[in-house]
Amino acid sequence: MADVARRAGVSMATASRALSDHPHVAAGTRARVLAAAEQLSYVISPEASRLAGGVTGRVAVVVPHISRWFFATLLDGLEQVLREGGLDVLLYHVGDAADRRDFFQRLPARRKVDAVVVLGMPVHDAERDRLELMGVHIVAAGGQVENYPYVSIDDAAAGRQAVDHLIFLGHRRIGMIAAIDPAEPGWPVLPGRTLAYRAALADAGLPAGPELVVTVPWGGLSGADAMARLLSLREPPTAVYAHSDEVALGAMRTLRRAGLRIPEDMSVVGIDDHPMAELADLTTVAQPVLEQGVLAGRMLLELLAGGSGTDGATVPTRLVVRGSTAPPRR
Amino acid sequence: MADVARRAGVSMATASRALSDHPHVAAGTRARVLAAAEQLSYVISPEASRLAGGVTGRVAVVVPHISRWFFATLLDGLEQVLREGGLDVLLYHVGDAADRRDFFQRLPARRKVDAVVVLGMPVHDAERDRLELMGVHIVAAGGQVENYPYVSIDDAAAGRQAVDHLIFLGHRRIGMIAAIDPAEPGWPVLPGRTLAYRAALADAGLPAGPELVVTVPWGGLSGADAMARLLSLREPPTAVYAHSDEVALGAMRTLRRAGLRIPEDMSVVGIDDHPMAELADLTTVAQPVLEQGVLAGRMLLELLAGGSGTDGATVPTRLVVRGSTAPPRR
DNA sequence: GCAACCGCTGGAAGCGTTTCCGACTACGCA
DNA sequence: TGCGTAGTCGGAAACGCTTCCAGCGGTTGC
Repeated sequence: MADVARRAGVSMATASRALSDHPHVAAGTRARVLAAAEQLSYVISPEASRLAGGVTGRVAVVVPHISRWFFATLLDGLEQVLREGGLDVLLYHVGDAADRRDFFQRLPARRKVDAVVVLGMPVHDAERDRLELMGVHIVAAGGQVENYPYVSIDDAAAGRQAVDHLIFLGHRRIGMIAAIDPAEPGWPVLPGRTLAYRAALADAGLPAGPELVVTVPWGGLSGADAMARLLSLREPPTAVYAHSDEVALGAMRTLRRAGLRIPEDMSVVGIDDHPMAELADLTTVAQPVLEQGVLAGRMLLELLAGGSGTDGATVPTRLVVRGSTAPPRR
Repeated sequence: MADVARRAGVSMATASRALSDHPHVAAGTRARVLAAAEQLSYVISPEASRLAGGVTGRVAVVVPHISRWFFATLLDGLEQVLREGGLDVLLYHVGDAADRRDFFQRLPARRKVDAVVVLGMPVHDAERDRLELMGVHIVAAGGQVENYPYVSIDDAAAGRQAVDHLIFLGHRRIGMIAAIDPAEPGWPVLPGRTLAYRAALADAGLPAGPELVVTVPWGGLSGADAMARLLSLREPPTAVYAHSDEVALGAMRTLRRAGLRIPEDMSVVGIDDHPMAELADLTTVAQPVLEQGVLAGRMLLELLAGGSGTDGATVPTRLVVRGSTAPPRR
């Protein structure tokens, strides 16, 4: 910066002010400084800048299972907005519970970021307290979290759309493949999607035998296994509601291999509207994933700008009817 | 840190050395310093540390199309290794040509990182010159880039495995669906995969009519369109080689909708071994994606540790035969 | 027995900014 | 004409750490 100041014929103090857009700098002076910086292709040192009391300009994004479409797409939207807002994205992939503990243990103390965005997972109270204690903002996207700014879908409503669709088609015996996160054993994942199932059946006066619900770790192959289990029932369902499209796609493989036709012999509905759902003609409940990332980014920007921010936003889902659902044969 | 030093009864110099694991510190002294730090729950300020030390402890990762499985998985592997190596990942998503130009023009990562990893895309010469301006290490993964340490597959070999498989099964009329990056119009994407096709056909003395090759922007729906075009030929192929699994899956949808059976009426083979390939019973050429990210990470770590690093690594691919390929009917 | 040496430690000079505080200029007003 | 004031600008002190260099006592080599 000394070079820039010298070249512009001003002191370092003035150069600093000009570069960081402070008031009390004459327009002409500012222009000269910026020109000099440009010519020298000067870039400020974030370390020094932060050390001297500024902010880091960095945001930590915590994401589990980054290679999955849902999380990667969320990240896509978020990164876009934050980049436009002049913030850098520091990526933290917490694959399992240990990673997670590790992250919340050290990151806040390290003072590396101004804010944390948690993607697609709930945040425990203790973790939230820890973050707030360190004075960093926190925003969540893609997973229902309370007590602080978040953006997500209404899982119960989404599940309801899926199951109600099956009921409307005339199905009376509907199975559910519930997915749980293998990295968070015992953690109630997407309880809304499960509750929706029970509520919809109850409202329609349909039986909900426990044998109709299969719970498996998240994933396509798990979905395949789960479907096999449902097929092994004495009286299999005529339709299946899967917690996610990946799981549903797995279920479809089992059906295909068993020689059953979709939707004639079995209807299948998922949630998410994964790109593959379109290719597989899977009926699903679409949620705007990219948009959730974008919204979370905007929320954070507002928060960092001093705004109070909204409490949270729930984005709407919608049923997308494709070829995997139809009335039951009988 | 001054507090810690005082409490431990040493100077700041010694405290610094003890905390950063330097040699030339007596074991007892180190223990005392660490204990003091522990009691005061002291954490080092990364900014100050870096300002004084000269390194940032951060790595920029440049990735296009992050929501696609391939890139996200590459990132997954890379992040894992870098995090273990104590480095933070600064994510730069260059979605389209504009982003890309912007990135290389402004070099937003300048002064912020010790190294740059470019994932899954070739770097033009001009861009490379810009990168070198940053004066940091550069590593590429998942896309062949020369002049740099890189890790990728041999696209020509992979393509060869796919096409040779079809030829071996007895197919004489083989179509190709070539994918190009919509964000990089006119850029020769994956030329190896195209060359492999021509070479394999030539070696087997098979015709390679230009009508058998359809080039579309990357994506499942594009694959579906491409397949439709192949089916509209007076004499359609009996097998199709797609540049990627997503494209192949799209092609399969068209076949399914047309009432054609796979593999009886048409064999389909892809490249990548996308998780969905397994669910769709798609024969493909698998490439170790996560591993490429991991390897690139290790390479970088070695480079940063002062090692000379290897020039590059090519990881092997292997044919995975599933249910989408079989000998032609006639 | 003396010098060279070694392992450990402390003092202090940066690292590149931001920002407080004081100074200087040019003006408006009495 | 003299003085207060607003608008600018420069000097210099942090910010919290790393590391060079020198000093210290004690050990080794000849």
